[in-house]
Amino acid sequence: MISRSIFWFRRDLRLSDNPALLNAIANSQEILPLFIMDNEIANRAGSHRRAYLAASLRALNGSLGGSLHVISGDPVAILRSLISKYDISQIHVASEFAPYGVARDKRVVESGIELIRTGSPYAIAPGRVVKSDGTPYRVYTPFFRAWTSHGWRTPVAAPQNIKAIAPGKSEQRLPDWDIASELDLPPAGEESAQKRWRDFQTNGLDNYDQARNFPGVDGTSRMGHHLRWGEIHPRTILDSLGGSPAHEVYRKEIAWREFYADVLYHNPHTSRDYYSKRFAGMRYESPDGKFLAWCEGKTGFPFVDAAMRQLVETGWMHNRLRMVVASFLVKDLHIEWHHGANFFMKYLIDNDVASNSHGWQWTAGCGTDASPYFRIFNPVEQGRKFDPEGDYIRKYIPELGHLSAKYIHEPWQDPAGNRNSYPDRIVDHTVERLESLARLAEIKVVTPES
DNA sequence: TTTTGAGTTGTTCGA
DNA sequence: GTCGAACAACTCAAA
Repeated sequence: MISRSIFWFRRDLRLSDNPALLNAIANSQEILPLFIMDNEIANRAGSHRRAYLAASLRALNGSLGGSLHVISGDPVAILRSLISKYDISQIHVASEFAPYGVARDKRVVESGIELIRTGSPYAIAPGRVVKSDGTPYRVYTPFFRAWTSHGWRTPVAAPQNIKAIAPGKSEQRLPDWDIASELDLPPAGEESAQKRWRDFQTNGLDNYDQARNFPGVDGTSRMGHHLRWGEIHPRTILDSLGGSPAHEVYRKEIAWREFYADVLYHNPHTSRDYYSKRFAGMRYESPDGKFLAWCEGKTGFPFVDAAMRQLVETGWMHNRLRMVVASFLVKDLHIEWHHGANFFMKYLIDNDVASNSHGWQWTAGCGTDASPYFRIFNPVEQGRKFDPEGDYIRKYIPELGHLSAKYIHEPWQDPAGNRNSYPDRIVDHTVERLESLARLAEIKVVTPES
């Protein structure tokens, strides 16, 4: 009798450096490659996210010779049905650590379906890097040191031959969501991920520490969406890094992803709630018209608006601008971080709940290892410093294209006064900065006099 | 055991 | 123009 295993793809849409897949192949004669489109993914994702996932699944299906089963619905019901239909003996997966995946897998296991877990989407699985007393780190730099000295497996090759079960007619409904080409998304899939990484190694990595700060320059790796869906494993990336300062800065970015996954694993409620609870008691504004202006890129601050338009148009935003627009929402508009985080999650093709929630909480000042309370980004100065000529602004705000570098960061200062349809500032940064500091002072921890 | 210094991404103010 | 100080509270690890 033939032994058959399901390999359930979740955040690991690749064949190479996939130990869980190798384990499945080693333990069975035939593999049923499966992706389950559950409601959580289908309902919460915006068009860019859905299109990117669809493209990635198509690529994976291609490298599996057309054998990827893509089925929409409840994971428990789908797995049960496949187990009985194909006489499946094992189900192999890579472990998941974010709240949704943990809860889903728990439900599957509690329904009586055994999951054989091998590996994770991280170089070191969340929960493994701990302090000498066994408790998790709350500060990045000590975590980074411990994480580095912990070490990780070297990458493994893709399987040579996969004997896969072909899907039945109803078992391959590749999502007919908006196609990626219409949205001008970056190419998806394992091959594209590896190509992008090679290109970045050749053209960007050695200058990464400098160039990554300038949104008008293609200085970042653009690996986030590939890592999000596991089209490449972080081990593969780490394995090709050297010891130069630029490489070290990049390694630290990978470590931030692992740190926040670890923090969220230990504190699952912080995907939505304040890590530092006293911030829940701060005075905030409700997300009204000013929130809408922020979403639409109509705050009147060109650097902020360019970034928000980049997000909505392309499904991606440059890292520096993520901090600038987050600081603006939280500290200039006094709106709670989770409104911004939800908006990011809808649009970002590299949406990662751990990095997103904790990135936002870092800026808001309420997270682990948070940004100091006084670190309030000035949207004009940030623009002058990191987009000195205004190239980035002009790219996404064409109605300001005629302004010179002198006025493009502060169009309201332009004596000619020609702003086309571009809006007035919705707030005065100097005023709102002080307001923010005042509100923070209200939740200051009172230390008893000694 | 206690103390000390450092800690991703900044800004303002006054000299 | 440049430059240093100041702007909490807390965690962690080295001294």
